[in-house]
Amino acid sequence: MNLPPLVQTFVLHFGEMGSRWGINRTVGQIYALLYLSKEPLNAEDIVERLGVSRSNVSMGLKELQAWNLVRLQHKPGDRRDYFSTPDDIWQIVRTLVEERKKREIDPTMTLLREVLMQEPASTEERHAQERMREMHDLFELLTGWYADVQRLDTERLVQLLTLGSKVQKILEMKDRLFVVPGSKKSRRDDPKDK
Amino acid sequence: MNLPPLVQTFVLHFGEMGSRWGINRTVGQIYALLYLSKEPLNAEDIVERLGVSRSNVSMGLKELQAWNLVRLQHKPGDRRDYFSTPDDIWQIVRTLVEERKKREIDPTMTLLREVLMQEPASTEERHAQERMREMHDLFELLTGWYADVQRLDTERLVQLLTLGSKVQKILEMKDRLFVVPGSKKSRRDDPKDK
DNA sequence: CACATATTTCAGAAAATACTGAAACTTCAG
DNA sequence: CTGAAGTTTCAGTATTTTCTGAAATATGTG
Repeated sequence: MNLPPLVQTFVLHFGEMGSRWGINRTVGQIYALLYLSKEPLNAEDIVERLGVSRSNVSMGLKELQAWNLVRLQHKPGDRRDYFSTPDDIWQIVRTLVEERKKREIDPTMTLLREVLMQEPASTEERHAQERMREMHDLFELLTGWYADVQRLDTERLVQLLTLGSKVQKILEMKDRLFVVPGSKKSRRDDPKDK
Repeated sequence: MNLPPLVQTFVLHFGEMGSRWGINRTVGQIYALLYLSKEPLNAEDIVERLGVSRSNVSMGLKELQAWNLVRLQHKPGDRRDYFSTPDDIWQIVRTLVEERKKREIDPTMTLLREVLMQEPASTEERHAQERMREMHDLFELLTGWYADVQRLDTERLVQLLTLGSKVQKILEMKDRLFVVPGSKKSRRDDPKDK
């Protein structure tokens, strides 16, 4: 591995972190490298800097492309593929969340919906279904929230996040100003709320 | 594997999902089983239902305990260990986020802080540091937001999530109502905002 | 304390995943 | 069409991870 110490530390860390995330070490390292690099890199650059095989880099880049995490581009008069990450880190976050949702939440939701359609054949199944419904509703709430804030432009999003729970204060203020008549309680409430 | 079909579907799915999450199949399956089960289960119950070895279950339970994801309890006159998941799914979410933060974000933040202290030895390192600072600031914003909303009780949290970006509307309204004089812009703004 | 029950540990087998080098394929310039 | 440059694929190997059975350890009970 042939990198400035500062960069190497980060690249190595990301490689290890990758494992906890279900992506392999090389993929993590490639991504970290591209993230830190000012200029787009071609496959050979990556091979040199990380000291892994050309084919491994090829596979890694393919995976990163499948995740939409890297951008492929060309330099005039050079037919090699160059790769980079978006300059805007918020774009990266958005892509990451989007892709993870697609791979992890969506299939789970499909399965939950299917299972929830079925007729429980026992008390045990009935209870299991109830638990699955809770999970389904939770995911729905969470993805709904995400779909919603995801549309905000970055500035407003940051504003919202910075505010955090202080929003709550404003909400209360609003409630006091405009008394909402009988805000409907449709969802059956879970009594246990520790 | 000896489970009602409906439960089996879910358990199997979670097992597979586990792989994408850096936890192994058995751990995923054990957790899914406990999540769906009305009654706490002991290790032998789990062995029977999942059809894996006793030692594998022991390891799996140990890992789930390390994650704080299962609760250990005892039945009177029975010295076996029984395991269950919290009834409140929001408690589960909180634990999950907490633990992932502890294992993934915190070590990364430590590393970022260390690296940001160092003196860059080249333009390349300078740029890399700049990128790391962006990541650092991003994580700080995100964890700050989380630390904040995490304190809300579940009802208010749900309220907030349900509202989503509509909060924005209320914020604008507030701004119009109470014109804040010279709202200080402490945080240095990133010019690129695509 | 001895015996039964319950749990954990651990070395090695089995399975899954990552990685490599060589070959195959693609694209483009001349 | 040919060959050079670039990229991907793939079969085999290496590495890592998961899983098991057997042994060790712990925790009661009579």
